[in-house]
Amino acid sequence: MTNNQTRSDQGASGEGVDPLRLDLQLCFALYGASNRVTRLYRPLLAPLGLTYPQYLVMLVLWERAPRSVGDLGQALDLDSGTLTPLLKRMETQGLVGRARDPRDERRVIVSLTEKGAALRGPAGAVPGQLVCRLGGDLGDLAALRTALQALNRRLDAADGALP
Amino acid sequence: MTNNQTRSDQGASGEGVDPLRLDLQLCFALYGASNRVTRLYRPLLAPLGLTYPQYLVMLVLWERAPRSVGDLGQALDLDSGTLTPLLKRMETQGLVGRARDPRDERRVIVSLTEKGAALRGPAGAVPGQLVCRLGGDLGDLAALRTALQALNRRLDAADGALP
DNA sequence: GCATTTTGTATTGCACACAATATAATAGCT
DNA sequence: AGCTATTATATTGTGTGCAATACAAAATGC
Repeated sequence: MTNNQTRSDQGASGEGVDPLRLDLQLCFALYGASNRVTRLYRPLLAPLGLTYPQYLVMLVLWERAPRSVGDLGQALDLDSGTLTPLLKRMETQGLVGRARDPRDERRVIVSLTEKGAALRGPAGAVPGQLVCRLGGDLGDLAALRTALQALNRRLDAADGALP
Repeated sequence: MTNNQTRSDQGASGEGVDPLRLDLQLCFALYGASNRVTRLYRPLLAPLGLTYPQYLVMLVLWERAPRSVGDLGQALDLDSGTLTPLLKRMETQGLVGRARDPRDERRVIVSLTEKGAALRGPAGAVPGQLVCRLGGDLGDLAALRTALQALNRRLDAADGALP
């Protein structure tokens, strides 16, 4: 905190917005927010034996399982190079099962074990704890979510464009 | 894209906000946005020989250099375990210099080499390219920046609280 | 029926991110 | 001075994140 406020820091609205400084501040804010959230979740997830990305995988699986690796990757916006070792660690912990789809031997189907499904209960308390720690207004967070989802749509559109 | 819209997705405002689903959606949105931004920068920074975190380090150094490792870590919200190998790679590339502070031998001072300082010119075009790719309204981005900065202040406050 | 292309995962290599620990140097206290 | 506590960085180990590549199974073309 308390840095990159050199020069005058033109306001959030109006027409005199400098794209370069805005980009710089947005990069820092987004990058920092993501790291901070991961850090804040860490102590809450450690008792469950989960890292933050593993927690996100479980959230997706709790919504619907079993699913293929590719399906998971699409939901989480991660590729197989990231998911494969992550899922193997979760398999070692007995949270998920991995097996080839007999109907298409190229696919690997990820399923919830009983232990993995049972973890949903204790994990249900985590978001509450976090929101409690954060305090403040929930409306702010809802607005932020909406803004980030809009950004993500723009980022997806920008990704497949010129390359 | 086009996922996590299960069930009805209660709106951005109003009072019937479910903290659990909000948390879930916010996590996905923030995590995904951070990854997407890194991906989008990658091809723009590759010609400069920089990764995204290295680019952030250079942004900080272009604002003010030389600085100590701890100073950099505070500005970027990263610890030495992350910065040390990152800075060593940048030193190998000839972008920065690392030297002990003669006035306090515990400190390592990171300075810009001529090559590192010269990179500021070409790098100046990067934010413009990105904003161009993103398109749309700049006001949105300014509002998002402000919202993220507010979130970061809350996250910082929540971090040092109960542990 | 066989060769080619496409599709879905896995593997490998490199670069973060951080907790835990180690190391070394300054600062404080008596 | 001598001892202890604090401070600043480095090291180590684990876990992502992604590009590039490899590989195997299915779909397609002839």
